[in-house]
Amino acid sequence: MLSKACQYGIKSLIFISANSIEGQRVTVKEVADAIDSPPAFTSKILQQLVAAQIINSIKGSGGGFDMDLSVIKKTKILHIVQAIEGDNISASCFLGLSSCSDRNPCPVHHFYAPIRQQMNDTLLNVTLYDIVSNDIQHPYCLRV
Amino acid sequence: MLSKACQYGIKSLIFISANSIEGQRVTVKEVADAIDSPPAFTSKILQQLVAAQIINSIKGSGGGFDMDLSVIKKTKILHIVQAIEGDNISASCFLGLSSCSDRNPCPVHHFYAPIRQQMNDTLLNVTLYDIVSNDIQHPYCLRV
DNA sequence: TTCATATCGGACATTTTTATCCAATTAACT
DNA sequence: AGTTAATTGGATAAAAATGTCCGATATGAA
Repeated sequence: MLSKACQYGIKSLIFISANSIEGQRVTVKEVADAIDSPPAFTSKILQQLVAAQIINSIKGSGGGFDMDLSVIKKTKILHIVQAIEGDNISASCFLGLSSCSDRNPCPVHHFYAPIRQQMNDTLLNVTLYDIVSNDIQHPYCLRV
Repeated sequence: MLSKACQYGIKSLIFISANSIEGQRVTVKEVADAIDSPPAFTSKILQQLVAAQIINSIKGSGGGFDMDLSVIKKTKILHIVQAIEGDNISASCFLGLSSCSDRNPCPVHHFYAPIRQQMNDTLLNVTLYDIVSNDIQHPYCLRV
């Protein structure tokens, strides 16, 4: 499963992107309230997303975070996971073996293959824009 | 992803079941050597599997662990995960929301649905016997 | 009976993940 | 200039996961 940090990150981006589409900039506090996460911890995660050039940060009074529409449209779930966890989860072996591959399969390799395939396809194809535009009714997509 | 404890548990069971089919009982040390895991930690995990009645333990000299063939044939991957992690990972929401469901979906719910479906199917259907009999060449299945 | 070899169980140690706090910096506004 | 509101970054704390140690217990065999 995803780490909490990663879940917070994805939730944050859904919230930020939905607001950015409406032309609204949001603060860490607003994000944390919206996604029900610890503010200081969330702040650290947003910093990682800034470093990964996924979101823009504006310091000082009236500042906060927002996203460019072009980035909302091209950022895949996989990019988010990589920005936060450093590596991608989807490609890895079910049993955690680094040597596992089609050529050198672990005992569950081919049972797990279809799942990994689905996972890779999804994480690599679904964008933030897909998520937000598909689900404008959901709380995370509410504007501030 | 699975916890290390869970990965060790599954690996252990593959090794123990493969040996049990050959009529061989194995010790913690042999298990830990075979799956490359810390012996004392592995011991704790085996205790959980004993408590869950998946493996048999025989104390004292000449003792060790083994499995009944009937259990090898009916134990699914899901049972192992539940025995070690307490709860199942496969049914849970991608974003970790406990309230998420088909009726009350999170923003990524329906993107993730096919993956969860595949995961559930696999964990609920694949048995230890399937794994071991499918992959008798793999190191984990080597006899002691 | 004694010895050797196992698991079992509890306490403890280490590492990683998650979470908090606070001072420094930045920028808008009056 | 001063105040206020925001991010940034560093230090620290707490919790969870992973890993270790050792004495107690059980059992087969000399």
